[in-house]
Amino acid sequence: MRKLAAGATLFSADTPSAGVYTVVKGRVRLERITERGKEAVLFVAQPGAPFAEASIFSDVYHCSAVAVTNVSVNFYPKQKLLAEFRDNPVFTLAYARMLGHQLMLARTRLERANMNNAGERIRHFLMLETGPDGYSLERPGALKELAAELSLTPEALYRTLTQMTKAGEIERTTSALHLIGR
Amino acid sequence: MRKLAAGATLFSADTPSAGVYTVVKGRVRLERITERGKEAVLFVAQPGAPFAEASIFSDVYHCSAVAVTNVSVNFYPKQKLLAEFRDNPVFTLAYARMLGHQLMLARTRLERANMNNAGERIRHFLMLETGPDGYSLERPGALKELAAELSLTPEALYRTLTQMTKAGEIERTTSALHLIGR
DNA sequence: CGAGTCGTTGAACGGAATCAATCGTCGTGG
DNA sequence: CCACGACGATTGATTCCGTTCAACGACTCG
Repeated sequence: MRKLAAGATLFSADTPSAGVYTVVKGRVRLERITERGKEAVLFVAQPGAPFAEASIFSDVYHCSAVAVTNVSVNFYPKQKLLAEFRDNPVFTLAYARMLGHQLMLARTRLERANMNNAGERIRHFLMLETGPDGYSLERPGALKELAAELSLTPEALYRTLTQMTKAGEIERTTSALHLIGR
Repeated sequence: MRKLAAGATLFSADTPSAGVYTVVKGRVRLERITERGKEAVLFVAQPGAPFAEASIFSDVYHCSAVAVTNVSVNFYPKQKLLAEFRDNPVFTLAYARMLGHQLMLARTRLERANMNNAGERIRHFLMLETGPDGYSLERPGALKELAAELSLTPEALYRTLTQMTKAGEIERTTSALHLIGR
């Protein structure tokens, strides 16, 4: 477990890769600097997400990681992981399964991001990110967080939610969202 | 090795997964159909790219695959892959490496999709999806394809490209796009 | 109690989608 | 060979919707 202040660099592109991380708290920005000196954001890791997972297979990091906020991360040293890969095929398969799962998650998010309509995105989110019991979502964080996840402004989210509530598509309590029917 | 005509469906979402594919020739579009009957492109597999990689760990496909052009694909039956995983740890590791690479690609696309501005998306695409030689892009398909990849309407893409050309940000030839400086 | 922040609503703005028309090219069939 | 149709590329006009700026009430926390 490591803690870093906002703005700190975890690792830089083209430096030897030391291991793999997961975010515990805060956000980490993965970026690449082009030869022309311009930075391109590859990905912003949210809590729970692993990052630099693929660096385990590379000698150097292919991008840089910068703490956006104060962050806590778990660090898994490369040597230990590689040793585990050598000795434990089951672990290797589990790692591959994890990568496959992350890939599916990323593609689901990608699908949602490609919707250019707030209501559709919210519905998509509720249908997929909620328990199979009902289409309900206990939201631990603020609605603002949800808005960021959906890549909407809070205002757009609020408006669309009230609109959907009026239309009877969802129900709202103080702590949860519930998708109705279908 | 299998060959399919343009428009043919390789597999549909929620049908039992039979195996994994790679594109040899042509392009395959991975998509999901939303409730409204609208299709969302998850990504377009170019020659050399694998797809349905994660379905190996799943009972059913989570998206549909449609041939954009006439295509040739390699098919790897699920049973054989799973047997190989059991017997050959090196192969398992190589598979994990491939998944990690695909994950990186997906996250890059996700980052791009979250940009709500056509010019930014195009620039991001050109900065990352082009060879390191120059920021140029040979485009095998039509601009329409690029528009779909960027989740823009063809019109928006055309307009923004001419706008960027006028501003001197890019150069266009009949077969390529070239990002200029910085 | 005051400061800060979330949630909410209003108004104006901007940019992409949509609808529509034209031009050019390519392939197909008469 | 040429007419025709199909489709990509392009441009124009309009609409729609999310963003932005702004204001206010509710709540928590020091």
